[in-house]
Amino acid sequence: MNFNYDKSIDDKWRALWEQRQTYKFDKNSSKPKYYLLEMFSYPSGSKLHLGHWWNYSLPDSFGRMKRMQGYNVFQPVGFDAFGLPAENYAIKTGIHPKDSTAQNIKTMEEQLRQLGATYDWDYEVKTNEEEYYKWTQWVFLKLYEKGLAYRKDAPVNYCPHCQTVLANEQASGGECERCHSKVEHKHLTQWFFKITDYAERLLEGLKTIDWPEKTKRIQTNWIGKNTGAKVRFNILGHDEKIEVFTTRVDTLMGVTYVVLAPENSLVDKITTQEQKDAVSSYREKVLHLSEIDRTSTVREKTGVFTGAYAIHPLTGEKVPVYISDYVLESYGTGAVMAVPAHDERDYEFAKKFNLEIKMVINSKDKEVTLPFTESGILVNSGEFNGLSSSDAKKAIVKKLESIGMGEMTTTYRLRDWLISRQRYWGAPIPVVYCDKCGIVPVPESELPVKLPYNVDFKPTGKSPLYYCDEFVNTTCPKCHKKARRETDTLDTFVCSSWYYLRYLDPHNSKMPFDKKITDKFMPVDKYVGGVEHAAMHLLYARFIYKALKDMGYVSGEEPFKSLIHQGTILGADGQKMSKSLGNTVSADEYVAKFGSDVFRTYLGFGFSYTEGGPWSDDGILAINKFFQKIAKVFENFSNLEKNSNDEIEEDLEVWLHKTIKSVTQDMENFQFNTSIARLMELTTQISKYQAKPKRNYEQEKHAVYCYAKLLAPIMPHYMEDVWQKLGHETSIFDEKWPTFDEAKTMAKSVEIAIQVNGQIRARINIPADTSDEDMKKIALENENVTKYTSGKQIKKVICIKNRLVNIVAV
RNA sequence: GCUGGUGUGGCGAAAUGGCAGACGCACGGGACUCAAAAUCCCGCGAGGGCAACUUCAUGUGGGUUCGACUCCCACCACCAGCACCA
Repeated sequence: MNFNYDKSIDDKWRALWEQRQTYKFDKNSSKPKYYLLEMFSYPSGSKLHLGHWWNYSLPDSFGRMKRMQGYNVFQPVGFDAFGLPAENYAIKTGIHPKDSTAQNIKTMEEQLRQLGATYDWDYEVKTNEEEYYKWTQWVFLKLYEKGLAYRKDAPVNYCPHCQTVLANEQASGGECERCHSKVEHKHLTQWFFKITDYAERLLEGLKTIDWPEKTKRIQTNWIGKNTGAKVRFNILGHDEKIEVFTTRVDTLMGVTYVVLAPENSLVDKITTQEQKDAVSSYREKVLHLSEIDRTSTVREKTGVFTGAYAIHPLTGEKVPVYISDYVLESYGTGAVMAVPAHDERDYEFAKKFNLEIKMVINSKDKEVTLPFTESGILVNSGEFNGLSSSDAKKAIVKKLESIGMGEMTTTYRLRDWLISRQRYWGAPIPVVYCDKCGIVPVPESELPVKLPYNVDFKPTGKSPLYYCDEFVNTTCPKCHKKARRETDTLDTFVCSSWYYLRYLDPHNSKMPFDKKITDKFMPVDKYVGGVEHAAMHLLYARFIYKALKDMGYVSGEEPFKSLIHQGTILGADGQKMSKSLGNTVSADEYVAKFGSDVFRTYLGFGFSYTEGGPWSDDGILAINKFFQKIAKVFENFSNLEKNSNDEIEEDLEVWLHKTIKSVTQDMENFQFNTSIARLMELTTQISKYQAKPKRNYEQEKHAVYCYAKLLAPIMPHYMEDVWQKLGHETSIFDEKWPTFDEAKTMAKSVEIAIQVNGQIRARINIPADTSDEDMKKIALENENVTKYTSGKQIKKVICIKNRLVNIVAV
C-alpha cells in the first residue's frame, strides 16, 4: 500500500472530520477539562500570514496531544473585529467597515480551516456582532454600577491635520501615524475604568500564575509600585495645603522650594496678581507640547514662579512655589518638594532659577559632589543630624505624623484606563445625557445600543456617531424627556478583556455567560499570544476578571493560569515582516506546494517556538523527505508477514520508550523543534530495524502504532490518513497517547566517559546501572587512564551513574 | 539613564552543573547508474599528527567547583520594556 503524503488528503480529512464531528466540544464530558486559548486575531484584509500559522498551528498540535492524553480540550477561535484599520480603510475607500470586516472574516475562516485545527466552529465569537457587543456594553454598565467607570476631563493626543483624536499607539513618536503631523495635546471629557483600584491585587496575583518572568516584570514595572511619604505644606495666606509625594523624605530638611504640575488645580488659587500673566502663558505653552517633548529628559528645565510661598512643615521656613512641566499631574500628588542638593532635576532647575541649594545628606565614605542622590548620613538637619537615611525616613515621618503633616504612603505609576474613543467602529458606550437627570446609564434591558450603519466617515475630531442624528437623539431612560447619546465608542481592548468567557457560552442571549459553565472551565490552562500585549490586553483582562469576581460573576482571581509567548518569525532579512519592506512570506504558497502538514512540521522544526527568528525555507525540502521516510516505515510494516515470530529486539524497545518520553516532555514545553528531532531519530531506528532479516510482528506493530500517534499532533491530516490505511475506522485522535516505561528508556549497555582532572581520557561501554565501586574500578584500570595517573596520587574519584567517572590525581 | 533578555560551527539550532555542537540545512567523498536525478552509506568546529591520539574552543576577563554553555562578579556587543515617576 502507498502511504505517501499528498496534500490532497488535507481536504479529504477536513471534510471527514467535519462530517464525523470529530472536534465537537462536549461541555458535559466527565474528562478533566483543558482550556487552551490562542489570542484571537484582527480580521485583516490580506490572507492568513505566517504569523497566524505560527500562532495557531503549533499550539493546536499541543492541544491534540492533550486531547490524546485524555483531556476534554476546549480550543476556540474567533475574531477581535472592531478597531481602527477597518475604519481607516472606510475613509480611504468608502467601503463600510461592517462590510469589509465581514468579508475579511469570511476569508480568514476559510484559511483557518486549512490549518486543520481542532476548532469547534459553533463556539466562534466575533466582537463586532450585536450578540457580543451587547455584553461588552453590559460589562461597562456593571463597572459603572460598581463605581469603576467614571468620566473626567483628560489630555488626549490630537492630530491637527486629520482633525481627529488618536489612540496612544497611533501617536507614537509624537507623530500622527497617517500624515506624520506633530501630535498636540487636547483636553476632552473622557470615560475611564478605575484599574488603579486593583493595582495591588494585579501585583499580588502575578505571584500565583505560571507566566514568563519577563512578562510579569513588564507588568510589575508598568504598575510601578513605589513606597514613600506624603508631606503637606501650608501655603502662606491660604487655607489649602500643598501635598507632595516623596521617596526621599530623609531629605526633607533640604527642601528649598516646591513645584506644582502646571495642570494642578491649586495653581489658579495661589498665583499672585503679578504672576498671573506669566503663569497662564506658561500653561498655554505646555498644553501644546506633545507627551514626547514634555517628558524628554534632554530638554532644559522650564517653569515660572507663582508668587506664592509654602511653609516648611518642620522648620516653618518660607519657600517659593513654582510650576514646571517636569512635574507630572498624573503621578503621585502632582506636586513635589524640591531638594536640589539631592535630586538631579531639582538641581538643574535650581541652578537655572538661582534657587538655594542646601546639602543635608553626606556620604559615609566618599567625597560628595552635588547633586548627591545616594543615601547617606544626615547633616544640617537639626535634631535628625547623624541619622542614616533609612533611620531618618522613619524619624521624620513619625514627627510629621505627630503634627498631622504627613505619613507613609504607596503610589503606583499605573493610570486609569482611558476607554473612550472618538471612533465609529467600536461598541457604543451605553450612556445617555439628559439635561435633567445628567449621566444616565442605558438600562440592561435596552441593550445593545446598536451601532448605526449609515454614518459619514469624514474625520472631524469628533466621533462619526456625533453627526448621526438617528443615533444621537433619544429619550432619557429615567424621565423620558429628550436626551442625547454618548457618541464615543469603547476601546477595543474592552472587547478583548472578557472574550475568553464568552467563548464558553457564545449563544447565551440572557447573560454574557453562564457561571456554571465558566466555573467549570475557567481559568484558561494555557494561553498563547504575543509579548506585545504584556502591559495592555493581559493587564486589562486580569483587571476585568477581578472586577467580575468582586461582583460575583466569576469565581477565580486570575483568568490565565499559564502563559506562553510565541516568538516572531522575521523576514529573511531579519527585519519584521511588512508589506512596505517587501519581505513577507506567503504561507499560502508553501501550503499549496507542500501541504498543510509539511508546512506545520517545518515551522515546528525550523524555529524555537518562543524565540522565532528570520525566515528561511532552506530546510523545507528536508521535511518533505522526512515525510517520505515516514511513508516508507508504514509501507514496510504493512508488508510484514503476521506470523513472523522472532525475538524482541532490545534496541528498538529502548528507542521507542526513550522517544515517547522526550516527545511527551518537549511537546508539553512547546519545544516542537526537539520533539520533531527525536521523531526523526526514531524514524531512522525503525527503518534500521525493518532492514533486518528477522522482525517480530507484534513488536513492530506496537512500535509503528506508537510512532503514528506521536507524529499525529504535528501532522494531523497525514497520520489520520495513515491510521485509516492501517485499517482503523475511528480517528487516531481518539487514541490514547503512548506511555513509556522508565526502566525501558535505557539500554542494557551505556557508554560512559572517564576523565582525569576533568579532561576526557577514555570512553568505554559498561552495563547500565553499574555500581559506583565497579565504575571506579573499571576506570582506574583503563589503559589510557593509567597513562595520566601513573606516578600521581589519586585524591578522589567522582562517579556519576551511567554518565562518567572523574579521577582527581595530583 | 534604569530594568531585563540574548551572545555556541558556514547556517537553523541542541545540551536537570557531568562526553559541547543532538536533529537538520549546506558542503565534501563513496555506492547504485551509460549518465543524471532520486535514494543509500561515510565524513564534516579549528589546529597538529601516517595513526593511536592530542591541543584549543560556547562574546571578553576573572571567580566558585573534582567538573562550568549552564552558577557568581566585571566588561563588550546586540535586542526589548520603561523613562523628568519625585
